[in-house]
Amino acid sequence: MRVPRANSREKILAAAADVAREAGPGSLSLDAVASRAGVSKGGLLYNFPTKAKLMQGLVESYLSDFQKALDARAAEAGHESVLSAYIKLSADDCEQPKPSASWIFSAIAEDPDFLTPIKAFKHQLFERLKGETQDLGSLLVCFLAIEGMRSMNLFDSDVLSEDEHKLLVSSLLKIAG
Amino acid sequence: MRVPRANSREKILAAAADVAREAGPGSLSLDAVASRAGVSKGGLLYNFPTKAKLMQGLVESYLSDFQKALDARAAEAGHESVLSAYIKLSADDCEQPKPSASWIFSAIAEDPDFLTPIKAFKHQLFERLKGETQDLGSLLVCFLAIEGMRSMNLFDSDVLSEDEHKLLVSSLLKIAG
DNA sequence: TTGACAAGACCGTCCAGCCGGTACAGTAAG
DNA sequence: CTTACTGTACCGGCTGGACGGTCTTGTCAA
Repeated sequence: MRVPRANSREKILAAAADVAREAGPGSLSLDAVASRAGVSKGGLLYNFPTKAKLMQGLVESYLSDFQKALDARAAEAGHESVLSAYIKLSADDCEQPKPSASWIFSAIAEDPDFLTPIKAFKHQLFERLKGETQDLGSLLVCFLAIEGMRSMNLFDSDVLSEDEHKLLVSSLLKIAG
Repeated sequence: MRVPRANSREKILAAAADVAREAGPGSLSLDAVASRAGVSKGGLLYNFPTKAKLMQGLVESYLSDFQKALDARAAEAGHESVLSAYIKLSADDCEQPKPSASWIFSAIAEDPDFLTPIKAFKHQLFERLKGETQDLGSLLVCFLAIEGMRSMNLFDSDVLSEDEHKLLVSSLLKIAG
């Protein structure tokens, strides 16, 4: 029975992220992803001929989503700078108690080189931020603090209370100017 | 052939960290660790009856080393606060280009619960820092920025130049007061 | 001699990737 | 319209290899 067909690719990507988040990054097997996506293993391998390709797909869609979200925020009224847009976006991202990107650990285990595009992306973002700021010290502090926020969220080790989180964000926005 | 004596436990722990760093966290197998440590698989399993125990040993020795290093720094002259000791210690740790703790990724893949002691440790450290500061906002920014520094080092994605790194540290120390 | 410690062959499990099918859509000749 | 052919999307059993953990057999120090 052939269901008309939704875009299997995106369903698979979402399923992979779900599995990594819920069953742990070590349990991200092709079988688990396929069954979660409502697709057979053969179907999965049809879309992503190899596990590495699946990981790559995860990285790419993550990065492009992030780029889009950041641009959207930056275009909104009320942002004096890309930096403050970045701060607010990250603050919102980290409010979800669930890591949402723990598949990254699976990718690293598969091959650390999957980080390369992410590194490049961060570098580019940092350069962009440097271009619009006059106080490099403040930028560094903000940029790294955001990195810390994201890292804590990723490792699911939120030490901060909700109030502390808010205070942190407002402090960062003040530093960002 | 039995080599006279040497604390196999520590050799094994070091070997595991080396393997994870050099071959990638996904390649941390018992066989690899044993051969790297110059020990047979049986010998490895004698010291750590299970892979999980090995990971646990890694976490524990990491944490106790860190605790010792922090206490030593805090006891040194020239530190007004534990926070500044923590900043300087982390800055030094992150100057090594090599992650040194990528075994953490293997541990997470094995079982995310291995993070629990680390979370607890961080929470405790944070409470300790809160006890000696009067400006919570500044503490939050510093604490998270250090977290970001460590995270970048761990992911081997150092976006910062050496000068920027130094500027960051001095900015943090200034904020810490 | 005895027991702490180590060696490495071996076993069961798990998983990525492969392969031989199946269902269906489009096209086009008869 | 129908039959035959082609390409696309998907299915699921299989297998070979890797890995964690066990077991038997040493080996040295006391």
